[in-house]
Amino acid sequence: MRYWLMKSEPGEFSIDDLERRPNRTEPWDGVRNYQARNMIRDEMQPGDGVLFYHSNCALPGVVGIAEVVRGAYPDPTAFDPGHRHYDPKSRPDRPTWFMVDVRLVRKLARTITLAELRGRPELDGFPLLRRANRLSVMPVTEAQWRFILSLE
DNA sequence: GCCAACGTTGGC
DNA sequence: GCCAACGTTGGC
Repeated sequence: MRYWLMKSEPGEFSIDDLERRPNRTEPWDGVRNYQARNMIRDEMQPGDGVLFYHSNCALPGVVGIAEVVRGAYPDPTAFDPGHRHYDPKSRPDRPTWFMVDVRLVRKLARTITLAELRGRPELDGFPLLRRANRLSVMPVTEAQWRFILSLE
């Protein structure tokens, strides 16, 4: 089992939105970055842990714990010409983009902010803290996972 | 294959 | 709203 961090803009889809979904579960569609796609398609497995992160907002940080409940399958929004994430190079017989389903485990008692994660030696090399990191999905080591959650 | 232009991300 | 960084696109 592995650990991941997944970003979402709370104005688009927040931890509270996830909590309100049936089964507190949501298909993680719309990823259109190859590096993130490869992790989703090739590495994410049901049971993997997910840190749910709010980005591009007033208080960026980790706000909840989720888990992967369904492994990679084609992202149907890529096939829909009317959809904002439509991509004509992805076709049902040869999909380019994939997604997993993610279920909320629990919200954190408070936001563990990006600001407080910065500068921690325990998180040296963590992709989130690298300059201008734009990956919306990234791996988290078990030690990083434990450390981040210990701050709660 | 190069690389400039452009669009997007995301912290601040 | 600003802007740095980065990925993608497309002309050549």
